Amino acid sequence: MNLEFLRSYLAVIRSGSFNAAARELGVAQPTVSQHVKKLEESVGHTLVLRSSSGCTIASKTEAFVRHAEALLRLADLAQNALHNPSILVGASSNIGTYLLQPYLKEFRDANQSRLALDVVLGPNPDIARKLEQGEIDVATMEWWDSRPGFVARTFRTEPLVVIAPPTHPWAKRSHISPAELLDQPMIGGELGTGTGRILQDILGSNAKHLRIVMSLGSTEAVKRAVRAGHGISIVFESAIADEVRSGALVVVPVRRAKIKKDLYVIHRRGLPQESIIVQFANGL
Amino acid sequence: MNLEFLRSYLAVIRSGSFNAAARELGVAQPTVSQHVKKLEESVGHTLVLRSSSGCTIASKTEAFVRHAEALLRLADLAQNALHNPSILVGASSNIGTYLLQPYLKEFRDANQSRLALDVVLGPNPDIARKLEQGEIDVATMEWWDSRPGFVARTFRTEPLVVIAPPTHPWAKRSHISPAELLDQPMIGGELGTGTGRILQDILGSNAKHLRIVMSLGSTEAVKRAVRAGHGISIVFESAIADEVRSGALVVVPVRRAKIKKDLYVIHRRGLPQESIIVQFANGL
DNA sequence: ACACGTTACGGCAACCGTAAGGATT
DNA sequence: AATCCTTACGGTTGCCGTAACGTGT
Repeated sequence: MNLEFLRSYLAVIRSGSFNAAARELGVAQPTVSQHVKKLEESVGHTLVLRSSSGCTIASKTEAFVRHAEALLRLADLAQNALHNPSILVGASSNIGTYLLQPYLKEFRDANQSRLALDVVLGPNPDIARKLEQGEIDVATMEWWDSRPGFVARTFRTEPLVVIAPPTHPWAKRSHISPAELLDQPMIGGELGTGTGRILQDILGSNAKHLRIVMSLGSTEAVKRAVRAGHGISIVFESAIADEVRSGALVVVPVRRAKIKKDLYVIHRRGLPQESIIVQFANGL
Repeated sequence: MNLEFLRSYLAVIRSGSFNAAARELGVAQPTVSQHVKKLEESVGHTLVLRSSSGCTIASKTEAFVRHAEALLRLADLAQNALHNPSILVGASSNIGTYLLQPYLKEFRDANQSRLALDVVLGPNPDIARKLEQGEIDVATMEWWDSRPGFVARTFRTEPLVVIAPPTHPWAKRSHISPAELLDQPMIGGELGTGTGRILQDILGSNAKHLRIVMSLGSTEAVKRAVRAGHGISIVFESAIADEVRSGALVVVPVRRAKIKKDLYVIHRRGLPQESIIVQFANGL
């Protein structure tokens, strides 16, 4: 598939004429015919319905037009990407929302150059997929399964806390025992964040008796559910600083158990040390 | 820019070696050298840092790697698009959420063929941009500014209603006069939906005295804000059927004023009548 | 008859592979 | 010396433009 062919093809579709397309592109008209023909041969499908009074797209090839336009647009973007350097950071929603922001500001200030620094948030599995498919340059996540071709580093070990509404009986307790977690209805956070595994470390095989009464897509939603009295939950300590200060939520310490989660920063293997990506990852 | 060159380039980056890339692609090694060189010439930038012990990407070209991978992925998608026909429908959030769903089901049932029918929701201006740039095949929106190259049709005229919380003084009124709207704090919906223009039709130049106390991104958020007593609002009648039935919101009729909004379906000009897009648009 | 797209064909550039040439370890 | 990438070069292919050829209005 040749991008010039696509350009001719789209010009024909837009203008409705091989002739007009040729003028628009500044080539001879038979060249456009040839381009479209070659393109049709390469995809094995008729793309343009020829007619003396205006050419149209063939039925069921609507999606191809869309993709072709996206391809040319993306080719332009790729060119620009070299003149306006940018990196795309993927982050699990929790990390991106509560932990990454100060570092982003710091990193951007340190690289005072006009570096575009974009962040995409999403569920951990989505971020992992995006990294693997090259949609993002570097990822910060709550787990990593050491896939080949990538370098992962624990950049932080973040404490987790049990939260409850201030009206909860536990609010007056100085601490609880791990086993007591099994008695309470619990709100689960976003799936695939590895919190289940951490609870297994503390509770052993009893973990399967946890009563997860609902599972919500974001920590903000979890916090609201806990405040509404639906149950307790376990979240990043840094995610509930405001609510604890205002008294909307209380933290319940768990005896003899430091609940914490390792956070990973991951990028492709084989990047040079000077790479902005490596600098971003190492600076975390 | 040549897709084969990109393929060689990415193979070099992945494997860290021109030799390995050549083996992987089943071509001679100098060919890969040539590909990378040509690519670098075409973009005017060194892309690969050569070294006897593993090649790496050049600094500040991280974004180019990402784009290159996206390009090849998209080229594959374009191919598949011909074998698995699909159309992408863009819809303003309101329409997509409250009005489009029944028709989507109906249309999909009518075209029992395995047609992929995807919908992207978004603010009206975003949808318009996506349509213009060919990211979507057909759009349903709350306005249309008759841009050239597109066909628009009013597919529906949808009534709007004034909503208030059941505790509001208006809840007991049989109707209000248009001028009374100026006295009440009002919650604005998503920007760019054309509701402002409609209020101007009713209120004339007084519309500028409306007290829009907050503007929220979605009708769901607007409904919650009204229920919480932040003010009144104007929304699609069909968006609040549930809340009216349950008594969570009340509808306040406006005397001598039919508030309604024309809804448009838009697609590229020059599609054949048999096109699935045209069928979708005409069936609405 | 005219306008439009297709086919035919020749010149030229681009591409690929083989072989030889540096550079680094 | 071995490995790796680059350069050089010839054969082949592919691409573009001109010109001639169908076809539908």
